[in-house]
Amino acid sequence: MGWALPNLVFSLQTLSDPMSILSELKQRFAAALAPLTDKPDDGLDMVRQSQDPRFGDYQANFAMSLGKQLGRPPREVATEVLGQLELGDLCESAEVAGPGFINLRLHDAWITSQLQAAVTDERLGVAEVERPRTYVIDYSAPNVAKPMHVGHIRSTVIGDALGRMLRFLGHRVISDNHIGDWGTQFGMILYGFHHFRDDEAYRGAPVVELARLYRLVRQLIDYHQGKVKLPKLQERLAQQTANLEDQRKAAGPSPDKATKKALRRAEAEVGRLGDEIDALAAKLKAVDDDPALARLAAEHADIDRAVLVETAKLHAGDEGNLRLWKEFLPCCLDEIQRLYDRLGVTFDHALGESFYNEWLPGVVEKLLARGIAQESNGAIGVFLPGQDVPMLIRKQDGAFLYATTDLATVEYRMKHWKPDAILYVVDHRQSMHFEHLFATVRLLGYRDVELEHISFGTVLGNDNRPFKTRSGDTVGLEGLLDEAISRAGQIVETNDDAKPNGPELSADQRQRIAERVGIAALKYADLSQNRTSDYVFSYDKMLAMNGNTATYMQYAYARVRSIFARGGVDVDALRRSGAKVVLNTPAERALGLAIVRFGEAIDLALLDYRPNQLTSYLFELAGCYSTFFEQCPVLKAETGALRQSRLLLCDLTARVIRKGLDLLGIDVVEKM
RNA sequence: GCGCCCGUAGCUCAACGGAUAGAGCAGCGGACUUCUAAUCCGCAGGUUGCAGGUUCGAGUCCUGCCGGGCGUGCCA
Repeated sequence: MGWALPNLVFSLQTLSDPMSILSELKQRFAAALAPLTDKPDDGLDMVRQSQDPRFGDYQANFAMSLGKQLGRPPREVATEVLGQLELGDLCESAEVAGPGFINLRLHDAWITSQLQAAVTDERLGVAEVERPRTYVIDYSAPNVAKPMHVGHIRSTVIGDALGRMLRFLGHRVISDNHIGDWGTQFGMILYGFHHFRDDEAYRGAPVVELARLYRLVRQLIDYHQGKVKLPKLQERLAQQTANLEDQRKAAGPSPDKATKKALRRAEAEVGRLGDEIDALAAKLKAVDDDPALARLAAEHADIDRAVLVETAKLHAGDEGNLRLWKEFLPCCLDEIQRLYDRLGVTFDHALGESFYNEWLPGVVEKLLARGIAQESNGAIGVFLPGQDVPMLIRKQDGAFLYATTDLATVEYRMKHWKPDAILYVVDHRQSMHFEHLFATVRLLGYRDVELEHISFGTVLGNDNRPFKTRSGDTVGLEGLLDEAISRAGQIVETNDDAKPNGPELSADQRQRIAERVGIAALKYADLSQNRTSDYVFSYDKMLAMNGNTATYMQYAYARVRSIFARGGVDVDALRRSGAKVVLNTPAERALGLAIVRFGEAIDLALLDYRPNQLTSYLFELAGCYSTFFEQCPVLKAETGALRQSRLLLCDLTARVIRKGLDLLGIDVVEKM
């Protein structure tokens, strides 16, 4: 991959919080490391939270590699560095252990001072970055022609969370919804509208009718393409089956390893072809068996080409199609907006594909003039070294492609927003596209912008296949939200009914809570997963009361808040009271330390743009709180001072959970 | 064929090249006259797909293999 220009790498320093324990420690280690090495940053990266409490709260692991470099025993290096450090105010112990690890245990007094500062700090002790950057985040990007489905959740939710976190740290964030409002799918709707529309249905519910038209046209296109494809597949199956027989005969009774492998491959191929043929045949049969559909299919034999013509007419400025497009678009956008409202997701801009239409010819000309793109078989593409396929930017018929739009979009963003980074939250199947796109952007001369494909995996059903309904359709987002909320409602009801002193919530309250719990479950399930892996969609799991779920987090929050309600505590007065935090027990200390690490969790989540780092932190915090809650009476604490201290810990816990969930785009509830 | 990603406990998943690989579910055993038991505490569960290599140190990096997913010239 010698051709690809490397993305710029930004160190944690740019994101880190000057008030955090970690950066405080790093600062001090930096001074001690400077005389020993010309690359102290490498060593500072090795200062981190301890994974095991037996090794203290933080540890520094640089002595082994540094010792190697210097040709000295690592333990000796570690001891020397420690000798030059002033840590007395921060740590109660600093020990060299094992091959040369430095284990640090913080002073309780240091933790309490941080907690004390957080009590009256809006930002809970998390400082803004010293050098804010400008981020453009491109996420969600639904296609207006088709209903949003489960696949859009991940992009929407992850992009929104990243934006919230970056903003909280003081960065300038421009969120932009690159809506698909200009592509071939619109040609399908136009074609459907011309030929199949039901005027009454359209007047009553335009979006529903347009969605029906899209599905119908799609079905007819698939039918005709399938008719052509099926015999080819069958032919290939026959050929492969024959090949397999030959291979079996040739292999004899005891084939060697390579032959066995080839046989397995061939068997798998035959199996796959068979499945594909069955699926396709079923699809064709569905049309053939339906007289109305079959008639439509027969009458519109040329539909796939005709759809492209409609699209081309639209792009060429055809008055009728353009008028319809302008008529359709607002209802489609309203429909999408309804979902964003329910999800609580917003954008600064929604500059769709159509917005860039006027600049597309210019992009192609520029790339041609600079010798970056070339003509080939009547199309125009960027041929990158080491890449098998070009990135096409203009088709034989003169139409532009999404690569063209994406290039125009980069130019627009660079010109108007001058970002330091552009993040594309798009599923992993488009990784090659982004490789091509980014390489081309570099060739265009944009060198200083960080370009990231924040890719994510597929949402799967219980069968480990992409999440579909039983009939094989994609699952609509709307129905997904409804189902999650309805299930959340049942859980809220059961729980409320089971309360020791009887139910506390009105039907209205239950409904509102169910909405928050349901949406939260859906979002959190996605965010708590490492974004790069596929994930299995399950209502039961996302709404589970135990484990790393939004439900558990919201419950933890509600439980904290209920203490204040039950105790009749005035939280504002408590915060202003100047009451002291004391960490008497291990449970209190662990909770206090967890609270103080909030900022570090955000840094970690942004380092690789992985929100699951923040959910993990919150889950850990909630765990610390639960332990504290079991072991440490708050309202009935032995002394007034202890009660105040514990109430402060409760308040801080609640605030961190609320803020942390807020950074993920998730709401809390005061009661559950 | 080529390219990208993945393979960790029975299941779903964590783990910023660092110490004895962690959670949750499921299983087993405990804890509600006590601030929400939607909870907590404990037990058990692993040759991190296989084989090499680099490194003081590898689930993590490199090579090969096995298994899976996705992509692969005019959809987005």
